[in-house]
Amino acid sequence: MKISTKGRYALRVMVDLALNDSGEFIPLRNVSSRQEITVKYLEQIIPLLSRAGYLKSSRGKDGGYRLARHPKDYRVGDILRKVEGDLSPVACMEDEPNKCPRNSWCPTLPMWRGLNKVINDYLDGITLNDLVEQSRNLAGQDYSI
Amino acid sequence: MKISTKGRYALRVMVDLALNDSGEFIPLRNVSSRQEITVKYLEQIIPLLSRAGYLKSSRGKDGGYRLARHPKDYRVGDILRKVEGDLSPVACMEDEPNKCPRNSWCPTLPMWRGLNKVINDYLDGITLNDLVEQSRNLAGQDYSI
DNA sequence: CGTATTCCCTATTGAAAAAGTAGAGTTATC
DNA sequence: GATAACTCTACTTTTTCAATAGGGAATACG
Repeated sequence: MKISTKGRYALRVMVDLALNDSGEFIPLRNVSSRQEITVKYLEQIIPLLSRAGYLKSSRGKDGGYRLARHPKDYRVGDILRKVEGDLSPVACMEDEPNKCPRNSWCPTLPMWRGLNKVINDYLDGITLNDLVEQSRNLAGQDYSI
Repeated sequence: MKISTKGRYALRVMVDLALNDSGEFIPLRNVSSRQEITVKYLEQIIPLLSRAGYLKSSRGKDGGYRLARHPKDYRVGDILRKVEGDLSPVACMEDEPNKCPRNSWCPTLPMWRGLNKVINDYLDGITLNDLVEQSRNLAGQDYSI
């Protein structure tokens, strides 16, 4: 019952790119050192977001990544689904329509559907911008000590 | 991001024991054939619920398991936590207090806390009896076709 | 040009967790 | 004492996760 490092790292990267957005491309090397995640592992995660159109990328010198939209136009749920696959909490709900032979009379299925909904609704109700502001507020608290 | 078979099976077993409750002990063999889960695997899952006081057990002939309380006095969340361990959606929230070196300034931690809460609140808001009634309603629907 | 820098793609490895099996032991009943 | 059941622990197999590795392709710049 866990979101993997891919999902967690993807969000951290998106926040990092938002906080450090100057309009220029930001090389993975920089994200890597700030977030303490190897470039090699990031190279496996970030293209998933890039292919989805969530990031703009540029190769070669002065290349790197930047956000394709304003942070408020990303839902956390969307980002996670791109790197994690679906967010359903049970294997028996991955397929639509449901393939479980018990599905028509399973006493627990409606409950799983409900859980799936509260999870997805919650994550779709938070934007990348919410996380960025959270981050700015935390930084502010440190300064004001 | 998945509840394992242990959690899913545990709930099915609890519903099974509720539906077939006659006051007698029900041997695993019977649960096994109805639920199509091997006795050997059930022998690994059910004792977790038995030790927690959720089930009464008896050995020997005419032995087996039965519910220790009324179905409305079990919360789905409690049953799942007994067999799954904690239900937190990210590894960085398993320990209380939080052990992550970034926890004081992590921009995503509050969001994970919120997700943890909606998941646990949802599952603690459903009782075993809700699942049992669900099951009876589904059976009723079949009859009324 | 050509070289350095950067993203891009796929394969492989190692570790951990999940899923299930096996077998010996204990208790209760008849 | 034989049988039916739970109990406990160890083991095996499969799958997933996490990370590493290495070569390839594009871009800027001198």
